[in-house]
Amino acid sequence: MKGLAIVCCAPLDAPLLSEEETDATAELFRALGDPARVRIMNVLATSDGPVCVCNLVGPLGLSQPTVSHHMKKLLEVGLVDREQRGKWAYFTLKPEAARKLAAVADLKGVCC
Amino acid sequence: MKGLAIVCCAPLDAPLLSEEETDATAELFRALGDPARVRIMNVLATSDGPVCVCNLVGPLGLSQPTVSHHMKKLLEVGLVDREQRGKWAYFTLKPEAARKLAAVADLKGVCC
DNA sequence: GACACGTATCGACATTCTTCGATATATTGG
DNA sequence: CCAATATATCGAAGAATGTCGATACGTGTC
Repeated sequence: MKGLAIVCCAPLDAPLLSEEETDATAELFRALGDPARVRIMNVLATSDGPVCVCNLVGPLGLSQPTVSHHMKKLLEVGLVDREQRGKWAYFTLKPEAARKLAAVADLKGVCC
Repeated sequence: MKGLAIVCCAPLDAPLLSEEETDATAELFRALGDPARVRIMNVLATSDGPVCVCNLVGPLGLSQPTVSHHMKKLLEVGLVDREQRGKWAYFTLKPEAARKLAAVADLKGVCC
């Protein structure tokens, strides 16, 4: 992978996807293809400010290493940002990523 | 799973996702989380009419059983429709699914 | 420096997924 | 009815994934 999935991905209805765009787009969707990560994205999207790992372990019902693992996946594709505050790691949705994701998944131009 | 993922899924920025909505949303994204299926969706989105399996095997570079397997996944989540025409199976994007997918992935209200 | 605490990484295990060849099913044509 | 063709299903092999406990790393505190 040459760069972040969120950077290299392309809309599903784009004229002709390159192999790199295809792989990046699949990687982006795969990052969202797990219930734990869907819930994490939901928490981030509905929270006013940043959210730290310690605020996710309880609600998700998963161990701390597992939550860290999921956060790393979301980081790797570029959907979230990480900020260290003392011993806590705070995560936020990346606005550009939100825009790109919406564009990639938008097939409405094809049918409606 | 109570129903089709595309029916049960919910926007990532919805106030509070139920477990069923979370699972359905993850299943929907996971269906798009494979390069072969991304390319299939891209072909369907950029084709005027329905596309049959025989039109996909060559371009995808995959065996016929593997293409059938991917089409079944896309069918199961409700992203595509299947129509039998003689011995050929034709697939099309479902317009409602395209609308729902765009809504589920739309996080722009959160940030922009 | 020693300790406590939050987070990340590692190693292992079970599960799921992707892929294929072989085969079954269904439809058309002779 | 039989052969040919398109698609689906089955079974298996290999890879990838999710999860955890144990442990390492960083940061703040005493």
